[in-house]
Amino acid sequence: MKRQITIKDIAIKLGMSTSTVSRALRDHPDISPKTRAAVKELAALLGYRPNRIALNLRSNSTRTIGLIIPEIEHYFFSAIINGIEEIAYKNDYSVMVFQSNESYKREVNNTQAVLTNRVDGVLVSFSKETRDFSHFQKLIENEIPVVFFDRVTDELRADQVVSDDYQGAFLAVNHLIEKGCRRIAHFAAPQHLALGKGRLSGYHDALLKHNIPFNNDLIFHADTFETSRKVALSVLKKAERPDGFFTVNDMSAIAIIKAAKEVGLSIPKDVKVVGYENSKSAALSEPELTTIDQYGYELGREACLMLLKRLRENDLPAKPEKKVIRTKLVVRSSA
Amino acid sequence: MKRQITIKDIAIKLGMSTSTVSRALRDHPDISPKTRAAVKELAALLGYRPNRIALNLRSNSTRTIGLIIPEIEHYFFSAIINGIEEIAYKNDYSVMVFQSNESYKREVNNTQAVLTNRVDGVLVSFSKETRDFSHFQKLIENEIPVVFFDRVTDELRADQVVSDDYQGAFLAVNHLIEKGCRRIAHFAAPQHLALGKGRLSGYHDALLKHNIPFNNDLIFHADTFETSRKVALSVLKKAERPDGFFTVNDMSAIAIIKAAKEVGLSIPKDVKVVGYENSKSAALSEPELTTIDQYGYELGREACLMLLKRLRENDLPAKPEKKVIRTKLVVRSSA
DNA sequence: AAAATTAATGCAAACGATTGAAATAAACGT
DNA sequence: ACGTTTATTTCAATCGTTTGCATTAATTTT
Repeated sequence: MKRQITIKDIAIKLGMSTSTVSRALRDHPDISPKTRAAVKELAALLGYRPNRIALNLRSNSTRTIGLIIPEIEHYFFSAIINGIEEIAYKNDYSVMVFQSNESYKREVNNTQAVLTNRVDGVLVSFSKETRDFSHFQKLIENEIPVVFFDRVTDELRADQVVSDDYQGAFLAVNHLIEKGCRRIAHFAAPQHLALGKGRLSGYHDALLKHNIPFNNDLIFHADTFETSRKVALSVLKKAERPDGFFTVNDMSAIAIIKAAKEVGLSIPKDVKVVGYENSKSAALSEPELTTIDQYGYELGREACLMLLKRLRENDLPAKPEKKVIRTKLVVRSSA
Repeated sequence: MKRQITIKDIAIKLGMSTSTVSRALRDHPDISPKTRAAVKELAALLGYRPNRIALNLRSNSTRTIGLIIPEIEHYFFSAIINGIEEIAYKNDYSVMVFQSNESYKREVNNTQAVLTNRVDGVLVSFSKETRDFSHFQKLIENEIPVVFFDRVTDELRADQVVSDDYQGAFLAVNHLIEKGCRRIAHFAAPQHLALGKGRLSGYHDALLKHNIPFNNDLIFHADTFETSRKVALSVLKKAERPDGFFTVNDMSAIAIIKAAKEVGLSIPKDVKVVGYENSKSAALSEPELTTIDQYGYELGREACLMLLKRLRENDLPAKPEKKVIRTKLVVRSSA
């Protein structure tokens, strides 16, 4: 980088001290209008811009927030990042992005990186592998505000922003039942994630409401396209096949639709499917997918707003806040 | 943030000067093994980590790269970010993300932000609105290495990493012709983007190779789902409708497939479609979309590698480099 | 034993900005 | 005319680290 203009350059050229220049630029009342004008003029002429690094060092803050996220290449997360960046931008913060790639080890590295980069606060959605949270605990011990979103834990004293998984699942399963389904399979997320538990519980309670017995044989662990396809193929071939599916994400749902077609079943006539996420793909599948909108963009915004609030208050949460983002049933043709 | 352990803390506790501590930590040969061990032990015990901001100030570098991108919420770009972050991570750089949201004004702001944050280098894919490049010129004048990717311009002396748009388009159109198409429409990107021109030219030359006359009436400007749907609906209703479509991205292609179905045409029998991008949605559409894989992940990696190379060499490109990433035809069922 | 060499450590400036306190200069009251 | 305000400006320390040079202590050479 080219040598940048400093306050000292201006001071020398104008034959005054750096303090005067500094004060003039920030409209300190002690400075006479004449010198203030002179300083500002020269500063503009030379294209002076304050050195943020020096400011960072002095203020011990970077106006930067760290974002630790499993993978960007996933519609839901990219929608969240979009929301986060939006709020950060409006508040003159910058966002540093770190991907864990669903790897615990890498996530631990990410927390180190976030520490060495001295970010002011951190937004985290942890990896599927993560069971131990001491690396995040270390952030908290360093009094760096941390807000967890989507993938959260109660083991740490930290704010949370989550989608209303219970409500979303309830809406989805209730819809399937109202459309006539009685044997509803659930393709579930890992149960160590709160969202996995929440959705299962929403599924459970929707059945309960309609007096349909809960059957554990209808719960499958499948949260990727490939495994969902395989599981669906085997399940759909059985005599007692489900007449409805509620999945953890849209990819799984679309995999089921594909599998159903493959074995000659018609959707939504023979089998009904409700996904989760409302990704771009949901509107493109054939038939178009009924799904739960998670408002990823809004979730990102709220998470960032909560973090900024903590940064402003400059306190660690005595009692952590938990914000729940509504969900919405988007009815299309698959159920 | 909690007050962090500094070199001074260690120095005082050990009754020595900060210089000695600093040198001990960096294994300077002048330091005796005994004091070195003592320093390192205490540093580890106290959990000392060097203050990156202070280092930044001294070295005048931040080990951070700025990324200016139209929108994250788009498969191609998120794949690119993934590749960029991967390389940055491996080389101990951090990535700051700035979205332009396809807005010229915001993009100008992004370049300011990148400047005040004193990033070491910048990766840019500019917005559709951008016709004037003086904001990027300012970066270059400040001798900040800039690498453009995907959306590039020859107006600036800067490195470029692009997808082989000509080849991709040629492959796509050639495929359509070999499958029997003779009236091939092209849903094109804005022609002020180099990628728009490149693809049009690939389209043109593929026709030429098979002695099919170029017909300007078959070129449409449509690069979103909605406009593509509308254009396709009107075009497909005409008597002289195209028998093949080559689009600028997968969304447009899927819009055409939907429109074709709507007017009762069968794919690929009546109309064949080739998209561009190989997004996740491409594999999910019905029929599955034949498309051009752009290797977004690889493109991101290469762009980042090129930037890091410049940073290492610490020179501005006397002659800018241009790296072209191959493309691949992915044949599925739509053509 | 004095001089010269080597080893180990400390001093102080620097990176760019801010800021409390001190200093200077101008203006005022009596 | 002289002390007292008031207005402006400068000094110097600070943020945390690195590093050229000086310093001190220990060791070797003659």
